[in-house]
Amino acid sequence: MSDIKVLVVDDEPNIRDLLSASLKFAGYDVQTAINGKQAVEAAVTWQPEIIVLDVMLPDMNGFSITKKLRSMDIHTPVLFLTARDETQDKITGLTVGGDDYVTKPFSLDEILARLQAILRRSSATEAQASVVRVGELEINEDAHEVTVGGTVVELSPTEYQLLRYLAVNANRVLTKAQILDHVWEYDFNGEMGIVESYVSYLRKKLDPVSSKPLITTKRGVGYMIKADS
Amino acid sequence: MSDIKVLVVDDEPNIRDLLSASLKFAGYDVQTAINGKQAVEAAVTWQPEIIVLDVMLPDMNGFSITKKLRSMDIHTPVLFLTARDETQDKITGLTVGGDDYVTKPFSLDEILARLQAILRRSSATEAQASVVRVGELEINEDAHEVTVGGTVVELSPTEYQLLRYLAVNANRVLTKAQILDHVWEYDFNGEMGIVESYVSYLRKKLDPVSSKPLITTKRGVGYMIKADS
DNA sequence: GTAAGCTCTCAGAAATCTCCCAGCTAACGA
DNA sequence: TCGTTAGCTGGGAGATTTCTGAGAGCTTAC
Repeated sequence: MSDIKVLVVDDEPNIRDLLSASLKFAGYDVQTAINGKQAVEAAVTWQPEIIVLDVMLPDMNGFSITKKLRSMDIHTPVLFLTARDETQDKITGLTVGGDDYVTKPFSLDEILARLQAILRRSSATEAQASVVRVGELEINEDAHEVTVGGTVVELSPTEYQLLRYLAVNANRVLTKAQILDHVWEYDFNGEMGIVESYVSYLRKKLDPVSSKPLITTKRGVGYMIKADS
Repeated sequence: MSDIKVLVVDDEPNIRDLLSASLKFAGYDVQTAINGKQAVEAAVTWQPEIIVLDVMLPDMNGFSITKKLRSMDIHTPVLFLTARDETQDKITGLTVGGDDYVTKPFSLDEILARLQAILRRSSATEAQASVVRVGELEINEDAHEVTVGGTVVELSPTEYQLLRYLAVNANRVLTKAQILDHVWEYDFNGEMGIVESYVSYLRKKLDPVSSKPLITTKRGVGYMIKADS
Protein backbone atom coordinates (compact mmCIF):
# COMPACT_ATOMS: atom_id res chain seq x y z
CA MET A 1 0.00 0.00 0.00
CA SER A 2 2.77 2.41 0.80
CA ASP A 3 4.63 2.34 -2.48
CA ILE A 4 1.91 3.02 -5.02
CA LYS A 5 3.33 5.42 -7.57
CA VAL A 6 1.29 8.49 -8.52
CA LEU A 7 2.28 10.96 -11.19
CA VAL A 8 0.87 14.46 -10.63
CA VAL A 9 0.72 16.72 -13.69
CA ASP A 10 -0.26 20.37 -13.31
CA ASP A 11 1.34 23.61 -14.40
CA GLU A 12 0.16 25.60 -11.38
CA PRO A 13 2.81 25.24 -8.66
CA ASN A 14 0.25 25.72 -5.88
CA ILE A 15 -1.90 22.83 -6.96
CA ARG A 16 1.08 20.67 -7.71
CA ASP A 17 2.58 21.18 -4.27
CA LEU A 18 -0.73 20.78 -2.52
CA LEU A 19 -1.40 17.48 -4.24
CA SER A 20 2.14 16.27 -3.94
CA ALA A 21 2.27 16.98 -0.23
CA SER A 22 -1.03 15.41 0.66
CA LEU A 23 -0.59 12.36 -1.53
CA LYS A 24 2.81 11.77 -0.02
CA PHE A 25 1.32 12.15 3.42
CA ALA A 26 -1.36 9.64 2.48
CA GLY A 27 1.40 7.16 1.74
CA TYR A 28 1.83 7.39 -1.99
CA ASP A 29 5.08 7.63 -3.88
CA VAL A 30 4.71 10.88 -5.82
CA GLN A 31 6.44 12.45 -8.77
CA THR A 32 5.37 15.61 -10.58
CA ALA A 33 5.44 17.01 -14.09
CA ILE A 34 4.59 20.53 -15.23
CA ASN A 35 3.66 19.90 -18.87
CA GLY A 36 2.61 17.25 -21.32
CA LYS A 37 6.07 16.46 -22.55
CA GLN A 38 7.38 15.79 -19.05
CA ALA A 39 4.25 13.84 -18.25
CA VAL A 40 4.62 11.43 -21.13
CA GLU A 41 8.29 11.02 -20.37
CA ALA A 42 7.66 10.27 -16.70
CA ALA A 43 4.84 7.89 -17.53
CA VAL A 44 7.15 5.92 -19.78
CA THR A 45 10.27 5.82 -17.59
CA TRP A 46 8.82 5.82 -14.08
CA GLN A 47 5.72 3.73 -14.81
CA PRO A 48 3.28 5.10 -12.22
CA GLU A 49 0.20 3.12 -11.23
CA ILE A 50 -2.02 6.14 -11.75
CA ILE A 51 -1.80 9.65 -13.16
CA VAL A 52 -3.48 12.80 -11.81
CA LEU A 53 -3.66 15.04 -14.84
CA ASP A 54 -4.78 18.61 -15.34
CA VAL A 55 -6.79 18.78 -18.56
CA MET A 56 -5.44 22.18 -19.61
CA LEU A 57 -1.70 22.35 -19.81
CA PRO A 58 0.43 24.88 -21.70
CA ASP A 59 1.70 22.47 -24.34
CA MET A 60 -0.90 19.69 -24.66
CA ASN A 61 -4.37 19.08 -23.36
CA GLY A 62 -5.25 16.03 -21.33
CA PHE A 63 -6.93 14.37 -24.24
CA SER A 64 -3.81 14.50 -26.41
CA ILE A 65 -1.68 13.23 -23.59
CA THR A 66 -3.82 10.19 -22.88
CA LYS A 67 -4.10 9.57 -26.59
CA LYS A 68 -0.34 9.62 -26.87
CA LEU A 69 0.05 7.31 -23.90
CA ARG A 70 -2.55 4.87 -25.17
CA SER A 71 -0.92 4.79 -28.58
CA MET A 72 2.31 3.81 -26.86
CA ASP A 73 0.36 0.98 -25.25
CA ILE A 74 0.51 2.54 -21.81
CA HIS A 75 -2.84 2.08 -20.12
CA THR A 76 -2.26 3.74 -16.78
CA PRO A 77 -5.62 4.98 -15.46
CA VAL A 78 -6.00 8.73 -15.24
CA LEU A 79 -7.78 11.05 -12.82
CA PHE A 80 -8.46 14.27 -14.71
CA LEU A 81 -8.64 17.71 -13.17
CA THR A 82 -10.87 20.10 -15.07
CA ALA A 83 -12.06 23.64 -14.50
CA ARG A 84 -15.74 23.81 -13.70
CA ASP A 85 -16.45 25.96 -16.74
CA GLU A 86 -14.48 23.82 -19.17
CA THR A 87 -16.55 23.40 -22.29
CA GLN A 88 -18.30 20.10 -22.37
CA ASP A 89 -16.44 18.57 -25.27
CA LYS A 90 -13.20 18.73 -23.34
CA ILE A 91 -14.73 16.57 -20.67
CA THR A 92 -16.69 14.09 -22.72
CA GLY A 93 -14.82 10.98 -23.61
CA LEU A 94 -12.66 11.20 -20.55
CA THR A 95 -14.35 8.77 -18.22
CA VAL A 96 -13.84 5.83 -20.52
CA GLY A 97 -12.31 2.74 -19.03
CA GLY A 98 -11.26 3.20 -15.44
CA ASP A 99 -10.75 6.92 -15.73
CA ASP A 100 -12.55 9.58 -13.75
CA TYR A 101 -12.42 13.31 -13.28
CA VAL A 102 -12.91 15.98 -10.61
CA THR A 103 -13.56 19.64 -11.14
CA LYS A 104 -11.38 22.41 -9.76
CA PRO A 105 -11.50 23.63 -7.14
CA PHE A 106 -11.60 20.25 -5.45
CA SER A 107 -11.25 19.07 -1.87
CA LEU A 108 -8.38 16.82 -0.92
CA ASP A 109 -10.67 14.17 0.45
CA GLU A 110 -12.42 14.05 -2.88
CA ILE A 111 -9.16 13.43 -4.71
CA LEU A 112 -8.12 10.72 -2.29
CA ALA A 113 -11.48 9.00 -2.53
CA ARG A 114 -11.50 9.01 -6.32
CA LEU A 115 -7.92 7.83 -6.45
CA GLN A 116 -8.71 4.88 -4.24
CA ALA A 117 -11.83 4.10 -6.24
CA ILE A 118 -9.85 3.95 -9.48
CA LEU A 119 -7.08 1.87 -7.95
CA ARG A 120 -9.58 -0.49 -6.41
CA ARG A 121 -11.26 -1.05 -9.76
CA SER A 122 -8.05 -1.42 -11.72
CA SER A 123 -6.41 -3.84 -9.32
CA ALA A 124 -7.16 -7.35 -10.53
CA THR A 125 -8.80 -8.38 -7.28
CA GLU A 126 -12.52 -8.08 -7.91
CA ALA A 127 -13.15 -6.55 -4.54
CA GLN A 128 -16.71 -6.14 -3.34
CA ALA A 129 -18.30 -2.80 -2.67
CA SER A 130 -16.09 -0.57 -0.62
CA VAL A 131 -17.71 0.06 2.71
CA VAL A 132 -16.44 2.06 5.66
CA ARG A 133 -17.80 0.70 8.94
CA VAL A 134 -17.55 2.21 12.39
CA GLY A 135 -19.86 0.70 14.96
CA GLU A 136 -23.42 1.06 13.74
CA LEU A 137 -22.36 3.47 11.04
CA GLU A 138 -21.87 2.17 7.52
CA ILE A 139 -20.79 4.21 4.50
CA ASN A 140 -21.15 2.56 1.11
CA GLU A 141 -18.94 4.51 -1.23
CA ASP A 142 -20.24 2.98 -4.44
CA ALA A 143 -23.82 3.83 -3.68
CA HIS A 144 -22.88 6.99 -1.79
CA GLU A 145 -25.21 5.72 0.89
CA VAL A 146 -25.03 6.02 4.66
CA THR A 147 -26.82 3.75 7.08
CA VAL A 148 -26.92 3.72 10.86
CA GLY A 149 -28.02 0.43 12.33
CA GLY A 150 -29.55 -0.46 8.97
CA THR A 151 -31.54 2.75 8.56
CA VAL A 152 -30.67 4.84 5.51
CA VAL A 153 -29.76 8.45 6.27
CA GLU A 154 -29.92 11.03 3.47
CA LEU A 155 -26.98 13.43 3.47
CA SER A 156 -26.00 16.40 1.35
CA PRO A 157 -22.66 16.18 -0.49
CA THR A 158 -20.77 18.18 2.10
CA GLU A 159 -22.33 16.28 4.99
CA TYR A 160 -21.33 13.05 3.29
CA GLN A 161 -17.75 14.14 2.78
CA LEU A 162 -17.41 15.33 6.35
CA LEU A 163 -18.82 12.12 7.79
CA ARG A 164 -16.60 10.07 5.55
CA TYR A 165 -13.52 11.95 6.67
CA LEU A 166 -14.44 11.47 10.32
CA ALA A 167 -15.24 7.79 9.83
CA VAL A 168 -12.05 6.99 7.94
CA ASN A 169 -10.14 8.61 10.78
CA ALA A 170 -12.18 7.01 13.55
CA ASN A 171 -10.64 7.12 17.03
CA ARG A 172 -8.49 10.07 16.07
CA VAL A 173 -9.34 13.63 16.99
CA LEU A 174 -9.45 15.92 13.97
CA THR A 175 -9.08 19.66 14.42
CA LYS A 176 -11.42 22.02 12.67
CA ALA A 177 -8.50 23.26 10.63
CA GLN A 178 -7.72 19.75 9.42
CA ILE A 179 -11.34 19.15 8.57
CA LEU A 180 -11.52 22.40 6.67
CA ASP A 181 -8.39 21.51 4.71
CA HIS A 182 -9.59 18.06 3.77
CA VAL A 183 -13.30 18.36 3.26
CA TRP A 184 -13.70 21.85 1.86
CA GLU A 185 -12.41 23.02 -1.49
CA TYR A 186 -8.89 24.38 -1.38
CA ASP A 187 -9.96 27.91 -2.20
CA PHE A 188 -12.51 28.12 0.58
CA ASN A 189 -11.72 31.08 2.76
CA GLY A 190 -14.50 31.13 5.28
CA GLU A 191 -14.47 30.59 9.01
CA MET A 192 -14.22 27.38 10.97
CA GLY A 193 -17.71 27.98 12.25
CA ILE A 194 -18.93 26.19 9.16
CA VAL A 195 -17.50 22.95 10.51
CA GLU A 196 -19.53 23.40 13.67
CA SER A 197 -22.60 23.95 11.58
CA TYR A 198 -22.09 20.80 9.56
CA VAL A 199 -21.30 18.70 12.60
CA SER A 200 -24.58 19.97 13.97
CA TYR A 201 -26.41 18.99 10.77
CA LEU A 202 -24.88 15.52 10.92
CA ARG A 203 -25.82 15.00 14.53
CA LYS A 204 -29.36 16.11 13.86
CA LYS A 205 -29.66 13.50 11.13
CA LEU A 206 -27.64 10.68 12.65
CA ASP A 207 -28.39 10.70 16.36
CA PRO A 208 -32.15 10.07 16.10
CA VAL A 209 -31.43 6.70 14.45
CA SER A 210 -28.35 5.87 16.46
CA SER A 211 -28.33 4.20 19.85
CA LYS A 212 -25.71 6.63 21.13
CA PRO A 213 -24.16 9.91 19.96
CA LEU A 214 -21.77 9.24 17.09
CA ILE A 215 -19.64 12.35 16.90
CA THR A 216 -17.75 13.33 20.02
CA THR A 217 -16.57 16.88 20.68
CA LYS A 218 -13.11 17.24 22.18
CA ARG A 219 -13.36 20.71 23.58
CA GLY A 220 -10.49 22.93 22.52
CA VAL A 221 -9.23 20.29 20.09
CA GLY A 222 -11.74 19.07 17.57
CA TYR A 223 -14.10 16.22 16.69
CA MET A 224 -13.91 12.46 16.61
CA ILE A 225 -15.94 9.36 15.88
CA LYS A 226 -15.20 6.73 18.47
CA ALA A 227 -15.35 3.08 17.42
CA ASP A 228 -17.10 0.67 19.76
CA SER A 229 -15.23 -0.32 22.84
CA MET B 1 -15.18 -14.47 -18.47
CA SER B 2 -12.09 -12.41 -18.02
CA ASP B 3 -9.92 -13.88 -20.73
CA ILE B 4 -12.10 -13.66 -23.80
CA LYS B 5 -9.90 -12.48 -26.64
CA VAL B 6 -11.12 -9.61 -28.81
CA LEU B 7 -9.30 -8.33 -31.86
CA VAL B 8 -10.03 -4.67 -32.65
CA VAL B 9 -9.32 -3.54 -36.20
CA ASP B 10 -9.56 0.13 -37.12
CA ASP B 11 -7.21 2.54 -38.80
CA GLU B 12 -8.33 5.58 -36.78
CA PRO B 13 -6.19 5.73 -33.61
CA ASN B 14 -8.96 7.48 -31.65
CA ILE B 15 -11.50 4.76 -32.22
CA ARG B 16 -8.95 2.04 -31.71
CA ASP B 17 -7.85 3.44 -28.36
CA LEU B 18 -11.37 4.15 -27.23
CA LEU B 19 -12.45 0.59 -27.96
CA SER B 20 -9.29 -0.92 -26.62
CA ALA B 21 -9.53 0.95 -23.34
CA SER B 22 -13.17 0.23 -22.68
CA LEU B 23 -13.06 -3.40 -23.75
CA LYS B 24 -10.06 -3.98 -21.53
CA PHE B 25 -11.87 -2.29 -18.70
CA ALA B 26 -14.87 -4.52 -19.33
CA GLY B 27 -12.58 -7.48 -18.76
CA TYR B 28 -11.65 -8.57 -22.27
CA ASP B 29 -8.22 -9.47 -23.49
CA VAL B 30 -7.66 -7.02 -26.35
CA GLN B 31 -5.27 -6.78 -29.25
CA THR B 32 -5.44 -4.25 -32.08
CA ALA B 33 -4.64 -4.11 -35.76
CA ILE B 34 -4.60 -1.08 -38.03
CA ASN B 35 -5.17 -2.70 -41.43
CA GLY B 36 -6.43 -5.81 -43.16
CA LYS B 37 -3.07 -7.48 -43.42
CA GLN B 38 -2.39 -7.17 -39.71
CA ALA B 39 -5.92 -8.24 -38.95
CA VAL B 40 -5.70 -11.50 -40.87
CA GLU B 41 -2.32 -12.19 -39.36
CA ALA B 42 -3.56 -11.61 -35.81
CA ALA B 43 -6.70 -13.65 -36.43
CA VAL B 44 -4.56 -16.60 -37.51
CA THR B 45 -1.86 -16.47 -34.88
CA TRP B 46 -3.68 -15.08 -31.85
CA GLN B 47 -7.02 -16.80 -32.47
CA PRO B 48 -9.43 -14.30 -30.91
CA GLU B 49 -12.95 -15.34 -29.96
CA ILE B 50 -14.39 -12.34 -31.78
CA ILE B 51 -13.27 -9.57 -34.09
CA VAL B 52 -14.43 -5.94 -34.07
CA LEU B 53 -13.76 -4.82 -37.61
CA ASP B 54 -14.03 -1.48 -39.35
CA VAL B 55 -15.52 -2.05 -42.79
CA MET B 56 -13.41 0.59 -44.51
CA LEU B 57 -9.71 0.07 -44.09
CA PRO B 58 -6.90 1.50 -46.20
CA ASP B 59 -5.81 -1.78 -47.74
CA MET B 60 -8.83 -4.10 -47.72
CA ASN B 61 -12.51 -3.72 -46.97
CA GLY B 62 -14.32 -5.80 -44.42
CA PHE B 63 -15.80 -8.04 -47.06
CA SER B 64 -12.41 -9.08 -48.43
CA ILE B 65 -11.08 -9.69 -44.97
CA THR B 66 -13.90 -11.96 -43.87
CA LYS B 67 -13.79 -13.74 -47.19
CA LYS B 68 -10.11 -14.35 -46.73
CA LEU B 69 -10.60 -15.58 -43.19
CA ARG B 70 -13.44 -17.90 -44.12
CA SER B 71 -11.40 -19.31 -46.97
CA MET B 72 -8.74 -20.18 -44.44
CA ASP B 73 -11.40 -21.99 -42.46
CA ILE B 74 -11.40 -19.38 -39.69
CA HIS B 75 -14.97 -18.77 -38.57
CA THR B 76 -14.46 -16.22 -35.81
CA PRO B 77 -17.62 -14.09 -35.53
CA VAL B 78 -17.24 -10.47 -36.54
CA LEU B 79 -18.80 -7.24 -35.29
CA PHE B 80 -18.56 -4.75 -38.16
CA LEU B 81 -18.22 -1.02 -37.77
CA THR B 82 -19.73 0.85 -40.69
CA ALA B 83 -20.34 4.44 -41.59
CA ARG B 84 -23.98 5.42 -41.42
CA ASP B 85 -24.20 6.10 -45.15
CA GLU B 86 -22.86 2.69 -46.18
CA THR B 87 -25.30 1.19 -48.64
CA GLN B 88 -27.66 -1.23 -47.04
CA ASP B 89 -27.01 -4.27 -49.24
CA LYS B 90 -23.31 -3.94 -48.63
CA ILE B 91 -24.01 -4.29 -44.95
CA THR B 92 -26.49 -7.11 -45.15
CA GLY B 93 -24.06 -9.01 -47.33
CA LEU B 94 -21.58 -8.88 -44.54
CA THR B 95 -23.63 -9.95 -41.60
CA VAL B 96 -24.15 -13.57 -42.50
CA GLY B 97 -23.96 -16.22 -39.82
CA GLY B 98 -23.47 -14.95 -36.30
CA ASP B 99 -22.09 -11.60 -37.40
CA ASP B 100 -23.59 -8.22 -36.59
CA TYR B 101 -22.81 -4.59 -37.24
CA VAL B 102 -23.06 -1.15 -35.64
CA THR B 103 -22.87 2.19 -37.36
CA LYS B 104 -20.35 4.89 -36.53
CA PRO B 105 -20.55 6.89 -34.44
CA PHE B 106 -21.58 4.32 -31.85
CA SER B 107 -21.98 4.38 -28.11
CA LEU B 108 -19.78 2.20 -25.95
CA ASP B 109 -22.70 0.52 -24.32
CA GLU B 110 -23.99 -0.46 -27.73
CA ILE B 111 -20.72 -2.13 -28.65
CA LEU B 112 -20.54 -4.01 -25.38
CA ALA B 113 -24.13 -5.20 -25.71
CA ARG B 114 -23.67 -6.43 -29.29
CA LEU B 115 -20.42 -8.11 -28.39
CA GLN B 116 -22.05 -10.02 -25.59
CA ALA B 117 -24.97 -10.95 -27.79
CA ILE B 118 -22.70 -12.42 -30.45
CA LEU B 119 -20.60 -14.28 -27.92
CA ARG B 120 -23.69 -15.64 -26.23
CA ARG B 121 -25.02 -16.94 -29.53
CA SER B 122 -21.73 -18.40 -30.69
CA SER B 123 -21.05 -20.32 -27.52
CA ALA B 124 -23.68 -23.01 -27.74
CA THR B 125 -23.23 -24.01 -24.13
CA GLU B 126 -24.50 -20.92 -22.35
CA ALA B 127 -28.06 -21.01 -23.59
CA GLN B 128 -29.42 -18.74 -20.90
CA ALA B 129 -31.49 -15.84 -22.13
CA SER B 130 -29.80 -12.64 -21.20
CA VAL B 131 -32.05 -10.83 -18.78
CA VAL B 132 -31.10 -8.04 -16.45
CA ARG B 133 -33.25 -8.01 -13.33
CA VAL B 134 -33.34 -5.36 -10.62
CA GLY B 135 -36.29 -5.59 -8.27
CA GLU B 136 -39.46 -5.33 -10.31
CA LEU B 137 -37.55 -4.21 -13.36
CA GLU B 138 -36.68 -6.74 -16.02
CA ILE B 139 -34.75 -6.06 -19.21
CA ASN B 140 -34.75 -8.78 -21.80
CA GLU B 141 -31.84 -8.01 -24.06
CA ASP B 142 -32.75 -10.53 -26.74
CA ALA B 143 -36.26 -9.17 -27.14
CA HIS B 144 -35.20 -5.62 -26.34
CA GLU B 145 -38.16 -5.58 -24.00
CA VAL B 146 -38.58 -3.91 -20.64
CA THR B 147 -41.14 -4.93 -18.04
CA VAL B 148 -41.89 -3.55 -14.61
CA GLY B 149 -43.77 -5.95 -12.39
CA GLY B 150 -44.86 -7.86 -15.50
CA THR B 151 -46.17 -4.82 -17.38
CA VAL B 152 -44.42 -4.09 -20.67
CA VAL B 153 -43.04 -0.56 -21.00
CA GLU B 154 -42.27 0.88 -24.44
CA LEU B 155 -39.02 2.79 -24.59
CA SER B 156 -37.19 4.69 -27.29
CA PRO B 157 -33.70 3.45 -28.19
CA THR B 158 -31.93 6.04 -26.08
CA GLU B 159 -34.23 5.49 -23.15
CA TYR B 160 -33.56 1.76 -23.38
CA GLN B 161 -29.80 2.21 -23.45
CA LEU B 162 -29.84 4.55 -20.50
CA LEU B 163 -32.02 2.25 -18.44
CA ARG B 164 -29.86 -0.71 -19.33
CA TYR B 165 -26.71 1.08 -18.26
CA LEU B 166 -28.26 2.08 -14.97
CA ALA B 167 -29.63 -1.42 -14.36
CA VAL B 168 -26.37 -3.20 -15.15
CA ASN B 169 -24.69 -0.91 -12.64
CA ALA B 170 -27.40 -1.16 -10.03
CA ASN B 171 -26.42 0.01 -6.55
CA ARG B 172 -23.66 2.17 -7.92
CA VAL B 173 -23.99 5.90 -8.43
CA LEU B 174 -23.20 6.92 -11.98
CA THR B 175 -22.23 10.48 -12.73
CA LYS B 176 -23.77 12.31 -15.63
CA ALA B 177 -20.36 12.35 -17.32
CA GLN B 178 -20.08 8.58 -17.07
CA ILE B 179 -23.57 8.14 -18.43
CA LEU B 180 -22.84 10.47 -21.31
CA ASP B 181 -19.64 8.64 -22.14
CA HIS B 182 -21.29 5.24 -22.15
CA VAL B 183 -24.78 5.74 -23.46
CA TRP B 184 -24.34 8.53 -25.98
CA GLU B 185 -22.35 8.33 -29.18
CA TYR B 186 -18.69 9.15 -28.75
CA ASP B 187 -18.90 12.28 -30.84
CA PHE B 188 -21.83 13.72 -28.93
CA ASN B 189 -21.03 17.29 -28.22
CA GLY B 190 -23.89 18.52 -26.09
CA GLU B 191 -24.51 19.26 -22.47
CA MET B 192 -25.16 16.93 -19.59
CA GLY B 193 -28.65 18.36 -19.34
CA ILE B 194 -29.73 15.75 -21.82
CA VAL B 195 -29.15 13.07 -19.22
CA GLU B 196 -31.56 14.87 -16.92
CA SER B 197 -34.11 15.00 -19.69
CA TYR B 198 -33.90 11.29 -20.38
CA VAL B 199 -34.02 10.38 -16.73
CA SER B 200 -37.17 12.45 -16.61
CA TYR B 201 -38.61 10.58 -19.60
CA LEU B 202 -37.80 7.24 -18.02
CA ARG B 203 -39.38 8.16 -14.72
CA LYS B 204 -42.52 9.33 -16.47
CA LYS B 205 -42.83 5.95 -18.17
CA LEU B 206 -41.63 3.66 -15.42
CA ASP B 207 -42.94 5.10 -12.19
CA PRO B 208 -46.67 4.82 -13.01
CA VAL B 209 -46.29 1.02 -13.29
CA SER B 210 -43.78 0.64 -10.51
CA SER B 211 -44.62 0.33 -6.85
CA LYS B 212 -41.86 2.74 -5.92
CA PRO B 213 -39.58 5.18 -7.73
CA LEU B 214 -36.91 3.27 -9.62
CA ILE B 215 -34.24 5.84 -10.36
CA THR B 216 -32.74 7.65 -7.42
CA THR B 217 -31.07 11.05 -7.73
CA LYS B 218 -27.92 11.47 -5.70
CA ARG B 219 -27.73 15.22 -5.65
CA GLY B 220 -24.32 16.54 -6.60
CA VAL B 221 -23.20 13.08 -7.69
CA GLY B 222 -25.44 11.37 -10.21
CA TYR B 223 -28.13 8.74 -10.64
CA MET B 224 -28.61 5.20 -9.43
CA ILE B 225 -31.02 2.29 -9.51
CA LYS B 226 -31.19 0.70 -6.10
CA ALA B 227 -31.79 -3.01 -5.84
CA ASP B 228 -34.26 -4.17 -3.24
CA SER B 229 -32.98 -4.52 0.25
C1' DG C 1 -46.60 13.58 -48.57
C1' DT C 2 -48.06 13.40 -44.20
C1' DA C 3 -48.04 11.78 -39.63
C1' DA C 4 -45.69 10.07 -35.85
C1' DG C 5 -41.85 9.53 -33.10
C1' DC C 6 -37.33 10.68 -31.55
C1' DT C 7 -33.41 13.64 -30.11
C1' DC C 8 -31.87 17.56 -28.25
C1' DT C 9 -32.09 22.48 -26.45
C1' DC C 10 -33.79 25.87 -23.59
C1' DA C 11 -35.71 28.28 -19.81
C1' DG C 12 -38.48 28.82 -15.76
C1' DA C 13 -39.93 26.47 -11.50
C1' DA C 14 -38.92 23.80 -7.69
C1' DA C 15 -35.99 21.68 -4.55
C1' DT C 16 -31.99 21.61 -2.04
C1' DC C 17 -27.60 23.14 -0.38
C1' DT C 18 -24.06 26.32 1.40
C1' DC C 19 -22.74 29.63 4.30
C1' DC C 20 -23.23 33.26 7.66
C1' DC C 21 -25.16 35.38 11.63
C1' DA C 22 -26.59 35.88 16.22
C1' DG C 23 -28.27 34.36 20.39
C1' DC C 24 -27.96 30.53 23.34
C1' DT C 25 -25.90 26.69 26.16
C1' DA C 26 -22.36 23.98 28.20
C1' DA C 27 -17.75 23.52 29.96
C1' DC C 28 -13.81 25.14 32.26
C1' DG C 29 -10.79 27.88 35.37
C1' DA C 30 -10.22 30.80 39.30
C1' DT D 1 -20.14 30.43 42.06
C1' DC D 2 -19.26 33.35 38.41
C1' DG D 3 -17.20 34.98 34.34
C1' DT D 4 -15.26 33.64 30.08
C1' DT D 5 -14.88 31.07 26.13
C1' DA D 6 -15.89 27.30 22.99
C1' DG D 7 -19.32 25.07 20.86
C1' DC D 8 -24.37 24.47 19.36
C1' DT D 9 -28.24 25.49 16.55
C1' DG D 10 -32.35 28.00 14.39
C1' DG D 11 -33.13 31.22 10.81
C1' DG D 12 -32.59 32.88 6.39
C1' DA D 13 -30.43 34.95 1.98
C1' DG D 14 -28.42 33.61 -2.07
C1' DA D 15 -26.51 30.15 -5.07
C1' DT D 16 -26.67 25.80 -7.25
C1' DT D 17 -28.68 21.73 -8.92
C1' DT D 18 -32.36 19.22 -10.71
C1' DC D 19 -36.89 18.68 -12.91
C1' DT D 20 -39.94 19.22 -16.58
C1' DG D 21 -42.82 21.28 -20.29
C1' DA D 22 -42.57 23.31 -24.79
C1' DG D 23 -40.84 23.28 -29.14
C1' DA D 24 -37.48 23.01 -33.27
C1' DG D 25 -35.31 19.97 -36.41
C1' DC D 26 -34.76 15.21 -38.09
C1' DT D 27 -35.78 10.65 -39.34
C1' DT D 28 -38.90 6.85 -40.04
C1' DA D 29 -43.27 4.69 -41.20
C1' DC D 30 -47.22 4.41 -43.77
